[in-house]
Amino acid sequence: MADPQKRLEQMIRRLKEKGGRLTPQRLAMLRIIAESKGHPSAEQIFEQIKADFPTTSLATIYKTLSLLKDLGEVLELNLAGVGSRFDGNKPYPHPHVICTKCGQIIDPEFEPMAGISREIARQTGYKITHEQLNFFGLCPKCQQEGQAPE
Amino acid sequence: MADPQKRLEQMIRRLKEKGGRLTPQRLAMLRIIAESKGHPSAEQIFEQIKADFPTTSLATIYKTLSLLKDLGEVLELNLAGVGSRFDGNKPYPHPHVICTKCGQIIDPEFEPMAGISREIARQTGYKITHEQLNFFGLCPKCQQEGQAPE
DNA sequence: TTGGCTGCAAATATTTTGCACTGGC
DNA sequence: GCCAGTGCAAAATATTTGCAGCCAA
Repeated sequence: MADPQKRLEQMIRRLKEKGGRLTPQRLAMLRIIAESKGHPSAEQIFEQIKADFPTTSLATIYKTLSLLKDLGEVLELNLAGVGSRFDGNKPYPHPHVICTKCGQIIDPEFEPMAGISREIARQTGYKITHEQLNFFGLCPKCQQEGQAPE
Repeated sequence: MADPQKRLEQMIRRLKEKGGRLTPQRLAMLRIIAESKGHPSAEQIFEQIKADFPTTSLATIYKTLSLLKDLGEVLELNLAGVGSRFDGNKPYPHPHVICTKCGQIIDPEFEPMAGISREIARQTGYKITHEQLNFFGLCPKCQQEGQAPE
């Protein structure tokens, strides 16, 4: 888990490096992303921003997310059905475990990814740039609810 | 690689088992899916169907794909950017290698998936139902083109 | 015969784009 | 002051839904 304050500073640094401007909206957005423990959607970030900047538009959220993606400061997860989610804590590919009932997403421990990618690259001749490893299922809570209905 | 003829028969059997009807459009669609070596999109299936049934609508394609998904006879791949692709040859989760330039998708050899899922389930407490393992990068052909521009 | 299937159009959902105005640097 | 960023609306995508007529079983 990255330190939110450090992540925020890192993102601001990268933004300025690239000649980007730090508007109040962006600062609020970077804070939200740096502090988010989960994997928020554009819509969720939008809702949070509106608390401070009620006139903010979703388009701005998308534009800034796209910029941060290009800077390598957020990771976009394309999940079936639920649209895109964004991870500002670990902006590099890593596995995810997704509950198909409640939508909860957690990061499991799993190291061997790099080695596997190398093996796949060797086998296929592809030059692998990034990978995606998702596990879908029921989280412990949703399993219980399934067994003991109301 | 499954035998297209056998896959077709299997799909028809499952369809009838569930009380579904085998319309000419569906038969054509099942053929295309059973014979497809690649991972066609709904749009691509649509284009092929139109050769035999020019009045077919995309909605029908989507409805039938959804049905086949429920029957477990096709696998839907949710790929970033390119929309959904469908695999009728191996309708169970397996890894994919995707070229981010030309869109080519291939199936690499990779066995340990089941074991990894079990380990993740143990570690997280989730009940894993299916997984997704995608590698993105440049296929050999696109790598060459990148090195020697026109 | 009849209810599932088809095809058309309209509705949804999500993300992107165009553009005039604004404000960070 | 310049130009990147913002916000609004419209456009572009991708997929789903409603429904009247049709046809496979």
